[in-house]
Amino acid sequence: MVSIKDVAKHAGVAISTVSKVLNNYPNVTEATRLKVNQAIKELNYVPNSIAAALSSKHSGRVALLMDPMRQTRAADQVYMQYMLGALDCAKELGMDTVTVFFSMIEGMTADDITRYLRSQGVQSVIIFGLSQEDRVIRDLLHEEDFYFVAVDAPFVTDSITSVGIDNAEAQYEVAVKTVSENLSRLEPGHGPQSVLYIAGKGSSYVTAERTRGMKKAAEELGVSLSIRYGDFSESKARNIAMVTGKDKDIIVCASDMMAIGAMYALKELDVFHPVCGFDGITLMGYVGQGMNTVRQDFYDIANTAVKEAKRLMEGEKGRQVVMPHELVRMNYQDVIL
Amino acid sequence: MVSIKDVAKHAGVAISTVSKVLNNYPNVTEATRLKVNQAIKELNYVPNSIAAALSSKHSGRVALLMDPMRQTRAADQVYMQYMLGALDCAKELGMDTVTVFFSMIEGMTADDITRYLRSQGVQSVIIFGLSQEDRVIRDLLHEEDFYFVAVDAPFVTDSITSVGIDNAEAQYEVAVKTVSENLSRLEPGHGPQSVLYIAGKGSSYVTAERTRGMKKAAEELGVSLSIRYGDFSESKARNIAMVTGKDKDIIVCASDMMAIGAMYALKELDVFHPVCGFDGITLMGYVGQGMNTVRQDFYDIANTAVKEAKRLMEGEKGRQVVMPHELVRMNYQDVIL
DNA sequence: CTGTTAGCGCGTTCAA
DNA sequence: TTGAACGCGCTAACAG
Repeated sequence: MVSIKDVAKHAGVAISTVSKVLNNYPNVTEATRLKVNQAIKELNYVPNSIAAALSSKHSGRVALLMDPMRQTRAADQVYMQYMLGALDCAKELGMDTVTVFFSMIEGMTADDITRYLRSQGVQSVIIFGLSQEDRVIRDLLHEEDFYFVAVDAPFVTDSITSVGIDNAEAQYEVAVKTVSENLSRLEPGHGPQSVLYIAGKGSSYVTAERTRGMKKAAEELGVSLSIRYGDFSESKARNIAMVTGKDKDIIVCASDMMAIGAMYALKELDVFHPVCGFDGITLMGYVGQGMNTVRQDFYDIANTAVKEAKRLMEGEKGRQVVMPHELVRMNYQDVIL
Repeated sequence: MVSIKDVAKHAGVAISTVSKVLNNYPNVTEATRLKVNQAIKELNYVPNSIAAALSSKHSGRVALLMDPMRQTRAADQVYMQYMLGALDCAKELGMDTVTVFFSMIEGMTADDITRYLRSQGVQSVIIFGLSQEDRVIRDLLHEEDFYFVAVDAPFVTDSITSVGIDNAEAQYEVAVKTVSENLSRLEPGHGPQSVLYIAGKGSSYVTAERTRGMKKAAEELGVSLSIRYGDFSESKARNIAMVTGKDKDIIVCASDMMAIGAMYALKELDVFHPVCGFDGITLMGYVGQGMNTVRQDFYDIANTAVKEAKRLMEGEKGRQVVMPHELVRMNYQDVIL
């Protein structure tokens, strides 16, 4: 294995000089920089990130913390996009990553997790989809030793950056759109429309935000609104729609999976009402024939999260980053193209 | 950060003694072992795996190499299961992992990849879903410096272990089952049944195996068989079924996604024929109303792959591991329960 | 059986 | 601007 020593020898300089070139230190002559880079190329040298991490203390290592089991299985797509986005970006930026699923840290205290991450040389942590319940993770956020990027969670401090879409605005938009589209379907004299909103998990930040958006939409549109909590569960949403969906004009759901559950319920009840979702997963296209949904670009969000982690490690302070979203109509054609 | 030095001091022994206890060396008195473990517990010491990896050369680091983009997006579920299985098991066994997606090594030569993995301290590599096309990966397999576990690929040498189900047998079974179930639906005098087999990618190992199983089934059942290659693509399978599926009695597909494509084609043609798939992804349950499929436990396969990697690193020779499969019928009820 | 010592490959002072 | 020397936390000979 070719090491920094070989490069130094080959270039006729000292090891430390090579290191300086590698890490873009300012105090290196252009001439020697060229010499070193030349040697690096000729020897096909790739720095050993293990050694670098051990030696420097700002390893640039970032942990990706996620719980792909929590929601229904169709969340796979979301987390896969998260991972792709994060790993691609990290590779690009020369950062090492450690993937950590919740199942791996089950039963650990925040301190345990801190020690574990530390043992892996982790310097910053990206948390995907934290919910209020995660006491342990919330404790972890107070850990002074790490930088954090919280995806879809509202925390911002000097060492915590928050990344996500504007959930309230997005929910507002998709609700308004779906209701508007439905107006023409109503006979005159039908009276005000009624909307069933199947919200997510009561305790989660995104649920609060989306519910806020939904309420605003209902108010502006002058429609009556009933709210139920489906906990992001397909089957719970299905049951809710089964019981209270029949006499509603429209069902708005805080996740695609719940929209799918609601849709199947309506099918079983043998009635048709528009249903809209939130997320933009392809599964929507398979089961619904043209459902509105909010599309989040999870790949891009993860990308940004990694960049924000880097930014923190470079000494910048935490901030809030709002990612764009879009409204789409999913159907089978779109999915297989 | 509490290091091995602190533990040694606290226990009143030498650093190397602690190391020996940590790595289960034989030559340690039970008394000192206890002392050391006591100190470890009291200090909440967690070994720094970075330092261990740098120092020891058999880091136990395993790279997970996968291409979650290759197939259609519904492959997310498969790869997510792979990852969960692999990471859980690795954590359990105290092995570090590096997740590598193909997108990250795009354009690299086998040597480039070798250097990259080396720079990450990787000692063994698990390759998920290698196809004949991947010249680069196939070259990589000849690399002497790594141990390999190939999932769903037939390679076995002293340093390569192969893990996967018996594809021929599984395809045989699901074909026989589906054809048998369909027998009763035929009017007498219909003549021999005809089966359309939508195979995978011509160049892949699993495709060859599954096709072999299908041929055997057709022969034994006395049905006529047409074979087309859908390249594991939903839309290609859809087109194939569109053109040649109408007058067939049954369509057997080498993947669930192709089965879904075929099913949508039949729907569009407004005919019904049984379709069966292969993989056991939940999406099958959403779109088909009771489709047969072969179920592979991807979580378990990845679990085994990691254990096999460890086994190789412990000096054992490569071997072939055949995992069990099962036949299931997927429908919506099963999915949401 | 235990302790001393020399690296692993690199980042980082501090002199020169 | 460059280079020698030390140390990161740990493993692995070797010596005692």
